[in-house]
Amino acid sequence: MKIIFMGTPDFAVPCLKALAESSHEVAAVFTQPDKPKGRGYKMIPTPVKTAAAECGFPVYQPLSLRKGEDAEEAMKLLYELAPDIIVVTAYGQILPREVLELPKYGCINIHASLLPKYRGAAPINWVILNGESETGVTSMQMSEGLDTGDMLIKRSTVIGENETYQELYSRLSEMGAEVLTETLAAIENGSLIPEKQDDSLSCYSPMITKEMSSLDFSKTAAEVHNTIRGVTGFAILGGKRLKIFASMLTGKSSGSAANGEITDASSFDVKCGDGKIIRFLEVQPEGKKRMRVQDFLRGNKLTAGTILNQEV
RNA sequence: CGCGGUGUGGAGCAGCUAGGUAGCUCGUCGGGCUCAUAACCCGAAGGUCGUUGGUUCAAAUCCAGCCGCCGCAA
Repeated sequence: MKIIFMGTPDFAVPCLKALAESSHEVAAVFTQPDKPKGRGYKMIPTPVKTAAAECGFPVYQPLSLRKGEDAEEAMKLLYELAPDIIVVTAYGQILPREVLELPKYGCINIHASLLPKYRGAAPINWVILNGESETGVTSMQMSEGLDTGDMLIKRSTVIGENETYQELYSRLSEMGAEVLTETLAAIENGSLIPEKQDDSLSCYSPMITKEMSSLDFSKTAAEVHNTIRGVTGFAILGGKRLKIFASMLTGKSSGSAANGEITDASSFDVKCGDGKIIRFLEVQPEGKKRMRVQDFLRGNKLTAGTILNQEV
């Protein structure tokens, strides 16, 4: 089939690579425009753009598909290319009805959740924040609503107790590529049975904000743990930010310690709101690299009784 | 020119403000102890102090440039 691919972040790259290795023809790749990012506002190409360039696919980066000159040009191009299908994975733009209806097989989307749950922008973060034990990838026939299209193929996976969103993100992006391959094959041989989503079971996963990763030790240890896993937590120690990348629940508790108090300086255990103690496993001080707590403790002596998030 | 931190044996850090012997907690290697151990004891190897230049009798330390890594912000 003649395919146009639309995607932007790392998550979409395995899908694009799967297409590159398939027998399908990738006629064009759409991705979001480069934006000044990083220190010094350097222009950083999107991961999909980089991958597409490696594969030799033509790349287009319209500001919008809905309005403006870019949208008009993009529409013209889409008509000229006349794709059989458009594959969308984390593109970051809403496609107008005209685009959805343009290809013979319409547009399909790879979404990183078990629909109808966790529609929206940040499903991977939210399943972990909510402490779900299972998630997956769903392919769907796109419709005008946000992730409301009929489901095509669904695959689930178990979330590890200490699994972080980066780990899950990487697993699901690979799984997404497999689901995409299967979906395309099924479309070609007409074996798909689209399944409507039950809206009453749906829920949304809104975008993640920075404040969400600030750790609140008045919450339960499980909630703190889920925050660390889901959005990477940070706490204030000695007036500086300390990112927390990984943690585990110890199952122990402490009656006397304050919320956020370090109860064991030799392993960086911290007491939470329900009295339970969480253990940090991987941290990153400001200006330093990410490191295991064992390494951090060798050069940074902690004192039991220190309370996190307290301004000194 | 967005703000800021940082670069010291394999890891994490101290030393720099007041230039003058390379230090700490570990790891590694060898040996010892032990029924045994990630425990304990003894010993050893391992560093052009990111790089280039400057100041100086003398620079990890002071000055300037360059490179690398990272936090914030977008």
